[in-house]
Amino acid sequence: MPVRILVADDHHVVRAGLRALLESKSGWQVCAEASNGREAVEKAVRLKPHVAVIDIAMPLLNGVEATRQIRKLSPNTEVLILTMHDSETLVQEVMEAGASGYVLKDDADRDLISAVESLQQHQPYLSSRASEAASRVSPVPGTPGADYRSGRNRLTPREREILQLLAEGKSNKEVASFLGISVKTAETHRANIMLKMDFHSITELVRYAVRNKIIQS
Amino acid sequence: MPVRILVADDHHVVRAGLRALLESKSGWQVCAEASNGREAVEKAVRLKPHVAVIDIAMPLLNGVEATRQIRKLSPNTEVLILTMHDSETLVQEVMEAGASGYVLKDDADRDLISAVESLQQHQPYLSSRASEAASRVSPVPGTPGADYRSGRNRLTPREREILQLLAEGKSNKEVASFLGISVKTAETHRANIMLKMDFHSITELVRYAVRNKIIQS
DNA sequence: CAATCCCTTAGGGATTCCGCCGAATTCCAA
DNA sequence: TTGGAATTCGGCGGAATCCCTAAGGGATTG
Repeated sequence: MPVRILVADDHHVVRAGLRALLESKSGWQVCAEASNGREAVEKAVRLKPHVAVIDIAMPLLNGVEATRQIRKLSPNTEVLILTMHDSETLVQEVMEAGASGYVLKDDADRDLISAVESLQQHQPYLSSRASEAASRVSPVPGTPGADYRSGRNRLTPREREILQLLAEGKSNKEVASFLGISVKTAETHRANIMLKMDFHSITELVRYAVRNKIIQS
Repeated sequence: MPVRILVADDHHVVRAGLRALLESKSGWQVCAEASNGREAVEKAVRLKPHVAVIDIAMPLLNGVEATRQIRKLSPNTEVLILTMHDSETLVQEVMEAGASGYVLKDDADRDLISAVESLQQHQPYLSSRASEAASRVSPVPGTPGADYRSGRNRLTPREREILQLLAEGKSNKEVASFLGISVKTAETHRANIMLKMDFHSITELVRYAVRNKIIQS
C-alpha cells in the first residue's frame, strides 16, 4: 500500500520540487497539491492522506490554522510543517496546533524523507535546528499556565482566520461571502480583533500580520 | 541542439522544482545546479549555458553580484532573475547588473517557460508585475526600456506624501486636516494613488509601503 | 497667444463601514 | 451537567469611503 501525501505550498515551483523529492522514494505518492490553506484543508479532509506537508506562509489560510483544522477533521493525517524560518515561538505554536513534524526549507533535502518516514509511522519528527529551538521554550504541555496571557488578548482560531483575510485586503463583505457567514458576523469578529489587539486602524493590523509572518509584505 | 540551462537557488527543493518545470519542455536540459552565488558563477563560466536562472537571495554571493560576474565572464549566457519580492529598486538594480529577465516566484509556473524562451532568443523578459514595478521607478537616463511606460503610473510628490500618511494609518479626514486640505481632496489623491499603483485595498498600499521602507512594519 | 497637459483642489450622491447595543446556538471543559 | 467561551446574527445611526465629475493654476508646446 502506497504512502499518500498531500503537498501544500503557494509556490508552484516548490510544490514541484517537493513532489520530485518525495516521489523519488518508491511507494510514495503525492496524491494532491494545494496552493493555499483552505484548499489544503479541503483536500486533506476529502482524500485523508497519510501525511500532509504544509508550508507556513500561505494565502487565505496560513499553515498553522490549516494544521489545526486538518488535525481536527482528519485525525489520521499527520502534519509536517515546512518553513523558512526557525522561530522558537513558531515551533511551539505549530506543535500546539497539532503538527507532528517541523522541517526547515533549508534542510528539506536532508530531512524531508526521514521526516515523512517518521510521520507515516506516527512518530513525531523535528529537524535538528527546530528541536534545538523547541528545547529552549518551556516544555510541559497541558500546563494550565499555558495561556497565562490569554483572557482578553488572545485571539480565537476563527479570529486569526479572519485576521489573515483582512490583512490580505478583503473587506467585511468579502470575508463574509468567502466564509459563508453574514456580513454582521464578519463585522463582529473584526471588531473583536481590533479590540483585543488594540488596533486603531486596519493598517496596524496589516503591520502586525507582516511582523508575525501571517502574511508577507 | 538542446537548450542548456543553469539553475541556482539555495533551496534544494526549489532547484528540484525548477528542474521539473524546465525539463517538462522537450529539448530543454538543466545542465547544472548551484546552491550559492559563487558556485553559480563558476559553473556558468565553465559550462557556458544558454540561460542561467538565478535566485536573488543566496549565500556567499548574492544573485545581483553573481549576475554581474556571469555577464562579464560568459557574455552569451542570458540571466533570468527569480525572486520572492517585487521591489521596484531591485528590478532596476538587477537589470543594470546585466540580467535580461525578471520573474517573481509567485508567477514562476506561469511565466518561467516563456521567460526562458525569450531569453534563449536573446529577448528580454519581465513578468507582468515586474514591468509594472519597473515603470513606476524614476527612469534613469540612458537605460534602455526605462521610460517605455513611465509617466502615467508614477506618483506625484503630493501623492507620495499622502501615501505615507495613509500607510501610517491616517484616515482621509486625518490626512486632510493634517495637510490643511479638504477631505474631498484627500479622497481624490487616495483614489489616484490606488489607481496608479493598481492597489485594490488599503492593505496592499501598506504592504507596498513596508516593502519599500516608506514605513516600517 | 492659445491649446493642452498635469497637478492640485473640491463637491454630490451612493455605498459601505463602524461602534455600540443585544441575543441565540454550539461546543468544550470543569 | 452546567457554565463559560466561541461563533453566529441583527438593528440603527453616524462616520468613512467610493464613484463620478470638474474647476483653477502653472508649465509646456504648437
